[in-house]
Amino acid sequence: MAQATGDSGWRGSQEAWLEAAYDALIESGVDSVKILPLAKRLDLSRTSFYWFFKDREELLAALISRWREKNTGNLVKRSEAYAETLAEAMLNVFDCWLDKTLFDSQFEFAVRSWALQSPEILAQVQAADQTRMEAIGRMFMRFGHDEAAADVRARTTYLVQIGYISMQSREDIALRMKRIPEYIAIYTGEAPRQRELDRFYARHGYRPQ
Amino acid sequence: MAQATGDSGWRGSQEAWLEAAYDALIESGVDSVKILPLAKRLDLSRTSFYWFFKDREELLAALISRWREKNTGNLVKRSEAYAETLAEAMLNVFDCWLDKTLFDSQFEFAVRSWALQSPEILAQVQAADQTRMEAIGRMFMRFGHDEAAADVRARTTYLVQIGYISMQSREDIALRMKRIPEYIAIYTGEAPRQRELDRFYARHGYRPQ
DNA sequence: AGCGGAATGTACATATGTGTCAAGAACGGA
DNA sequence: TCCGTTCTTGACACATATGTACATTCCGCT
Repeated sequence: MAQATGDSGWRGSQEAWLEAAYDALIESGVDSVKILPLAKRLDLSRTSFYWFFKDREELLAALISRWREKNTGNLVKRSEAYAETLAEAMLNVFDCWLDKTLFDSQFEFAVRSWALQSPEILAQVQAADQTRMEAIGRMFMRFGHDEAAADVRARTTYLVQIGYISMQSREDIALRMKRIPEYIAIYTGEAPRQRELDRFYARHGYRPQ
Repeated sequence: MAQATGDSGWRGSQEAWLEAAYDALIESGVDSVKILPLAKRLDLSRTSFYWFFKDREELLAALISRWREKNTGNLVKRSEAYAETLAEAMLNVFDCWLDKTLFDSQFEFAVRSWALQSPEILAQVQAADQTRMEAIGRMFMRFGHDEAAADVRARTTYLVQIGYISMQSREDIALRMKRIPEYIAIYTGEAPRQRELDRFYARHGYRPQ
């Protein structure tokens, strides 16, 4: 009756397989999420997999549902967080781009690549894009932009990030932080105040010099 | 002595295999670029492939070199084209986003996805990103922006487009055209003049109402 | 200690992919 | 027409993947 908890005892578990699948996915894409290699990594027999999952499809479904639950939810929440000014609101959204617990970029990229070979995944990605951009658009409208302007500004904000993810670059936090004020100015049309930036830097443990 | 020209005669050719590989790549990603399926599509024997290419690797190399030659070259050229104002220069770059002969978005996305599972491809994609962003950055500097501002504005311009590609959306030209003036305003900080827009619309056979 | 369900492993059947080789067909010029 | 070059193919050898059936081991509990 050990259930699916992290108890000791058996070597395998649904989570272990799922975790291995996640690792393979973000490292080399869906096509590398194969049972035989995962089994080797887990040092388990390949067929043991079938005790936890009906088949490979079920594993992939678990993977995609993990993605759906994580990335979209947090982004929508950050775009709705309290802010005095638009620049501050924008900085709230930027939390996602710097905090792996809020938004998993590698996961995001892997899922988008997956969409190329699966119409079902593509549909899910497109639904996520719409939900996210609409949430950011509402943020711009709260601060006085009309619908058309809010739409394009939301797209800009969101698409720059998706584009950034798609570059798969591994820049350090200091370099990325230096660009933040300029980005805020471009996206919102207004420069962030120093105390807004300071609050943002503090949240991310960054000390500018 | 027919060489590799488009002569009649034999059914297969290096181009035919490459074209089929290209189709497979943009439709479903690198992992679907497999000799057996391509052979079926071409209605040729699988092994006939090996007359034109040493192995699958050589085919993939041909594919990537095709991408390199097309997408980066045109983008750099458009960013260097003559313009009176920054807004006009920006519209020159936008030509790429609307004209398939200048920039192949599907190809671009497929190659970026491919980069997830191949360090060599990743290196090539990152080199292309840098070349392209630097070219756009120089454009901003020609119109008076300092290096830091030019860098972030170039990133914004370029990354929005890469992000857009990564959404794999199939919006019609009219909808995309409607957003253009707003994008120009955000990226450059200045609104495009009517006659600049008109020239741009005319280039792309678009008639606003 | 030993029972029973949870987890693992072995053997088998099958599918899909790569690449080599040598036999042969198709084409074009002398 | 016949001859060499260009292209095409089927047979073979091999690798890697999926999924099923059944036997076996492991663990916790009584």
